[in-house]
Amino acid sequence: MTTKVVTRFAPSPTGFLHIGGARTALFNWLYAKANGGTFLLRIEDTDRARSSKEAVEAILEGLEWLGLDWDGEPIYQHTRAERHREVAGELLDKGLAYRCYCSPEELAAMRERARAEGRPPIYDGTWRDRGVGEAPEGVAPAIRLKAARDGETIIDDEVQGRVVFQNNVLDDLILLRSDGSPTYMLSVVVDDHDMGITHVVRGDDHLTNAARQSQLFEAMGWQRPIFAHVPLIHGPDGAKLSKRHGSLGVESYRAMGYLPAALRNYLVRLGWSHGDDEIFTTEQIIAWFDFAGIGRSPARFDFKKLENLNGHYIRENSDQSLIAQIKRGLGEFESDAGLPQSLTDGQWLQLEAAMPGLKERARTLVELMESAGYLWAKRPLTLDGKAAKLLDEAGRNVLAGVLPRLEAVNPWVSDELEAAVRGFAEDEALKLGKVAQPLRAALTGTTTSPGIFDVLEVLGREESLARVADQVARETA
RNA sequence: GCCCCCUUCGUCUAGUGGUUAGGACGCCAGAUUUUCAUUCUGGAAACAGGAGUUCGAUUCUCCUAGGGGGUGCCA
Repeated sequence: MTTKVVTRFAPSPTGFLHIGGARTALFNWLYAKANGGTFLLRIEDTDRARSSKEAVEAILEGLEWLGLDWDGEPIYQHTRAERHREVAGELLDKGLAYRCYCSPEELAAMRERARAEGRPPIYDGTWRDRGVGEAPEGVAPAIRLKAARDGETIIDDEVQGRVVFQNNVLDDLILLRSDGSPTYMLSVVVDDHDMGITHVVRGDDHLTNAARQSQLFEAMGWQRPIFAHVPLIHGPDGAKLSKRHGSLGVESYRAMGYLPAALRNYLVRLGWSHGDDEIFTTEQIIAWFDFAGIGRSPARFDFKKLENLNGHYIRENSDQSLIAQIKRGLGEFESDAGLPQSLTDGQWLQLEAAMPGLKERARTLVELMESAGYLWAKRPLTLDGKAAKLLDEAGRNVLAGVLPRLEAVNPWVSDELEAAVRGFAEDEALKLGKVAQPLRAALTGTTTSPGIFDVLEVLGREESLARVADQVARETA
């Protein structure tokens, strides 16, 4: 009985797509892909007050950017409220649910009492077996599931293993609020069933819910999906990931210059492993992903490792692909250096020409753009401290000496430029570095950059000579 | 309080009764080098603690400690 795999990602649109959600989505996507199944997207917006259109858009955009494409149209849970009420009604008719007239105050007192007596703080079933006749005047009831009080509910979880809950610690959960609106607990179960979800992959903060939902599935006589509760991602301090550390929206990672492929690789490796493998192509992840490889302990988010991985992916990417990704993100990149918001066609071409030297040195797209700053720096260049120090009188003398040699270079290409500069260094009995560093300072205003001959070539004859001349002229000024 | 889950280098992890406990990031040292990176070589670095079971436990069981999650008419 091999049924087709159907997974879903079901975020509630109360904020951006945070990194934990992204990983959950990734796992669902991977499992579906790995099994030739379907990956659905359901927006859990039953809490209308806390849901927003902006959040929905942020989530959709985040998934798209990460390359996690879903099948069909997203399903908005609030549009299915009628169906949810219908199921609650059915349960009521079958005697598997009942009306509860307790006030919030009574409920709070009930929990308080249980806690004080060391009992599980759950609803005590006050209205479980009372007739409608006893209902107080003018109080709208909530509808509760009549859950089993004895025995146990067992979840055979794909990652957590066999987890047993005693039914007496589980509530008679609320299906319909007193205003008639369906609760999350009812909605997920009905939707997962109606959508034909075969595998529910989500954070392990839902593990207890799985037991409750399991009872609901049972009450309706529906087959339960297979559960896989993956551990949450924690911050560097071991506590739950919050905005303080890494729990930013995925758009923040884009703004920091991370590549979707790198983030995917990092995220899948966080809590999941395939032997000693660290770097995977998307095809490999899909082929190798399984629940067995997911660990049961929470993992901490490590920016250092993400950066390293991202650097790897930047080096692996083609110049064209990097240009395309920079074009997409340029306006959103966050940098203290103040990156340009846009580039001219000519600058894009220069950037592409400089890309081989640039991508070797960057761990993020932002770093890459920061180090490309010399390309569009305006003459006369402002020198940073180290560069200024390098261009003391001695340094400027070297520049004055090498300038005529550069002027004589033709064609203006890296190899020819290197020959000219090396020739000058030899003639003057200088180590190459003694010439290259002042040149670098004059051409880029800094002491670090891609190979100096590449810099010269990319900058072009006119601009290069002018920048060097600027510094030489400073001597006499 | 009650329920559930977790615990191998700083971090992510491999390991499934017998290993010099492996890899990756980070860190340190060295090599290459026109700077910075890249690349390469080497190094330091871990089985939370205590009882069992066993000829033998990182691997199995129990307890303790620590961490996490849940405990809503939120999702």
